[in-house]
Amino acid sequence: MLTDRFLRDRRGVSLEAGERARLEAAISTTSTVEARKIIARAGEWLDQSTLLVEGIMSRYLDDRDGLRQLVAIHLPGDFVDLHAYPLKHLDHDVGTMTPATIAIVPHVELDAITEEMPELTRKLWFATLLDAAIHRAWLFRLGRLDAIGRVAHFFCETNVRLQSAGLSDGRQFTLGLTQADVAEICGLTTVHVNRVVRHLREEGLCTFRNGKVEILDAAKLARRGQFDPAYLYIDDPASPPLPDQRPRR
Amino acid sequence: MLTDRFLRDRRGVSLEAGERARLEAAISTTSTVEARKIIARAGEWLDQSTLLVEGIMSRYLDDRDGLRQLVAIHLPGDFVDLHAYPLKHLDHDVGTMTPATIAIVPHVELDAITEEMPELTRKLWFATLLDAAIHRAWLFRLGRLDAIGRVAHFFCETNVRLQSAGLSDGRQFTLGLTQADVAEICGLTTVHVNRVVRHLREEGLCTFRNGKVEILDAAKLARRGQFDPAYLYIDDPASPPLPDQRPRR
DNA sequence: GCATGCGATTAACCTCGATCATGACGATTC
DNA sequence: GAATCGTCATGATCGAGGTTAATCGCATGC
Repeated sequence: MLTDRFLRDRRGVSLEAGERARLEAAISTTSTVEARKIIARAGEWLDQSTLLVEGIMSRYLDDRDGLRQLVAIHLPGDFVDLHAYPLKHLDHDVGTMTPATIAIVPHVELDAITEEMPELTRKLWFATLLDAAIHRAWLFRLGRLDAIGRVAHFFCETNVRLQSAGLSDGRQFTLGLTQADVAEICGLTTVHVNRVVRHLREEGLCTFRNGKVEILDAAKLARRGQFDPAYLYIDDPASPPLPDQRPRR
Repeated sequence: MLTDRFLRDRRGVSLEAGERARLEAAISTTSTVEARKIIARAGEWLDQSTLLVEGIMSRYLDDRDGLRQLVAIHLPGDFVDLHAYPLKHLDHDVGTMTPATIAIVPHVELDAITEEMPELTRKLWFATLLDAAIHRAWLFRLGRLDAIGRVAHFFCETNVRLQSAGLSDGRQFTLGLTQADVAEICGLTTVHVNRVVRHLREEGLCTFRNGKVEILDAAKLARRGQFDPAYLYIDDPASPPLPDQRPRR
């Protein structure tokens, strides 16, 4: 199904069969989009949202000089601009990085879901908050890590996310991004990303060639990027147990 | 009312009287908290959320060395950790910056609201997505602006937000933050924040003394920080004295 | 009176990453 | 075949901002 990867293995909010069917029924059309195409522009009124089925998409802000800051990259299974449902206008552009397959969900369908299925509504809400949690990790990355740490953190994050989508074996994955894309994600120049990639390769942490990442030493890479996957809310029995179940104060 | 400032003057989602009353009724307790106190820790299970009535709060991530990256600051009227309702565990700490008055909303009350009032639910959802939009502006700030631009952008944003809460006249406001706090927000050192503040003062853009910001030239300040308030989704674009109101893209 | 402590300020030094430039390589298009 | 373009690679130079440390102003407390 088109929604198979949506909220897969997320802590406590994976969809019931009926919920998944309802969401699947909410899809109006499916289409393929070529690479580097804009799907929605900042400020535009939206009455539908986009579920990414295949390919890589991104959300970004442009500065005055046309330089671009990516604020999110999206992998198959992501509900790319579900937040447009409550917001109606976006504060950023949305576009494809690679050729992509997308499924369209009209907001009238989401109206119906929010009227009839509060539990599913909460799960959709959760999905948008997961994106916000990733925003926060990106803030940490830009605010507190140096160039090498930023790229290391990004590769770790993407590896875990792709793995939970069944698109990485944990050791290598194809991303289809260029060094310039990584620069726009990590707030660096392409020239410096190139040097960072070389450094990571020479230190035996990972390689990045032709849009393909190979992780050579996952532990070291995670340490270098101060990466802790808790913010991804993935349902992994191996992940560290959550502390302290009592209410605050 | 305690909820008076919540979603005030936000585009298309301000609360109806009945909705506000329902939210007000959902508050279980109110309390005051001293400055620099932690309200919720990362990873902790939460069954209630916090509405900020008075004072300044923040959300932040710590790095390995104890350095801190703020990911949000919250002003009166903000539903600080409403996202804990769907998420249940937070990926960051929540604390007060100044002495604060908070109202507690148990999640069981939010369960009832989501069952009975889909429209209000959508507005609560909107509120959490507004925080995400601010996260994105912060990503832009850290990724694409230099030190001076970051501080300028932060002051502009805070001015507009405080103004919509009725706590700034658009020219000056009291924030209660130190230069070290601004450093943790902008991904800089306190030493460099000090240099930036001096620069902004000498250029006649704004001053920052004893936690009080005075805006001397709003237009220049906004330009320097590439600040465009669209992402705050405020209802009346005319009221904040915002320069450089170029139509969005 | 003095001690203590926090925040703001400033100076000296140094490093990380930006900037500018150039070239190699492969994939197109003509 | 030549020409063009996108991506990757690498060197040289420079400046923004980090690091360290000392000083000052102003509270508060004894």
